[in-house]
Amino acid sequence: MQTVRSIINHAEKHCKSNGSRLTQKRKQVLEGLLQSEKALSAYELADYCAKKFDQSLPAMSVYRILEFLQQEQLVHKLNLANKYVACSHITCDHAHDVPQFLICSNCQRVEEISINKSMIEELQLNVEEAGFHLASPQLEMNCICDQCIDKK
Amino acid sequence: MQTVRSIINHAEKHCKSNGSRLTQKRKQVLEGLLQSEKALSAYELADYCAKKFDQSLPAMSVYRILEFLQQEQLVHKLNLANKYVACSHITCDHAHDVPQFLICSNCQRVEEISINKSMIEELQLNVEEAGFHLASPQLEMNCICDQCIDKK
DNA sequence: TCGTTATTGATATATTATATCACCTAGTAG
DNA sequence: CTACTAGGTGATATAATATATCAATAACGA
Ligand SMILES: [Zn+2]
Ligand SMILES: [Zn+2]
Ligand SMILES: [Zn+2]
Ligand SMILES: [Zn+2]
Repeated sequence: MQTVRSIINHAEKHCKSNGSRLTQKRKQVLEGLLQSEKALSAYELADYCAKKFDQSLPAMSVYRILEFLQQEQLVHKLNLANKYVACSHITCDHAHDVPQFLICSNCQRVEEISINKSMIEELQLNVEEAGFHLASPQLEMNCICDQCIDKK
Repeated sequence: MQTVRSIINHAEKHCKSNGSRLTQKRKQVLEGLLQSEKALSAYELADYCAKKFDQSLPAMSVYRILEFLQQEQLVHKLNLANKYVACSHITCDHAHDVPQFLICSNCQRVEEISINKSMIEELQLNVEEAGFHLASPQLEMNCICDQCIDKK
C-alpha cells in the first residue's frame, strides 16, 4: 500500500524525465483522484480542490489539467461514465499496457485490469471482419462491484 | 434490404403483442434512427422530426420515447458516444442476444455485432476474478470504420 | 360517456464539455 | 538582474447531453 504522497513523487519524476512539469495545481488534481475511492468528474475534482486546498480551481483548469495528466498516462478518462481515474500503474516502471476498466455503475468504484492479450487479438479479428478497426482497445465494462452486491 | 416502413410495421406488431403502443411520435423517432447512417443524439432526433414532420418535438419527449424504445429492444443507447441507434434485429424473430457495438469515432457509423459467446464467458471470468460482475455484457468499442480510413 | 391511465408538452435545471481571450508566472537570454 | 517568451492559469461564455416536475391532452376500458 503506497501513500498518495509517494505516488505523486513518482509522477513528478516521470514528468521531469519527460520534459514536462507537474505543477502544484496538477498535483492537487492528481491527489484528488488518488485519494478517491471512485471515479470523479472534472467538476467534482474542482470541488475537491476548492475545499481541500482552500483556493478555488475553475472547472476549465481542471479539464486542461486532466488533459495534461492523460497525456502523461497518469490519469485515464472513462468514456462510459464521463469520469476520470488515476492510473493504477504510476509507480510501475514497465510500459503501460492498454488498460481495461471495470466500472461499478452503482458506486463508481473502478478497477483497472489487464485482459488476456490473446483475447484482445481475437476481439480485434472480429472487429476487422466487420469492416472496422479498433481505435483504442481500451474496453470499459459496465459492472456492479462485490460490495454493492452485498449491500442489497 | 428492407424498407424503413416495413421495419416500422414489424416494430408495431412487436409492441402490440407486448401490450404497448407504438404511437406516431414514437414511430417518427424510430424512423429517424432507421433512416440515419449513423448514431444520433436525442437533440438531433428532435431536429429531424421537426424538419421532416413539420411539428416540433420537444427534446424531453424524445428522451422519453427513446427510453420506451429501449425497453422494447427497438433501440440501443451507446453509452460511449451518448447517442442512439435503431436495433439491427427488429425484424428478426429470434430472441435478442446481448449486443456489441463498433462505433466509428470519426463518423459515428455503428455496427451491431455478436461476439463469440465463449469469448464473453472468458471475459466474464476475468471480471469475476477482479471482484466485479458484468452488469450488462454490452461492449462498446471505439473504432474507425473502413470508409473513414480510406478518406485519409 | 365518464373516469382512469398512458402519452406528450412545457419549463426549469443539472451535468459534462469546449472555445476564447486575458492574465500571470516560471524559466531563459541577454 | 531584467526583459522576454512560453507555458500555465483565470474568467467568461456557451454548447451538448440529461433529468425532474407539473400541466395538458389523448387513448382506453367499463
Ligand atoms: Zn493505467
Ligand atoms: Zn459498487
Ligand atoms: Zn439490437
Ligand atoms: Zn467512419
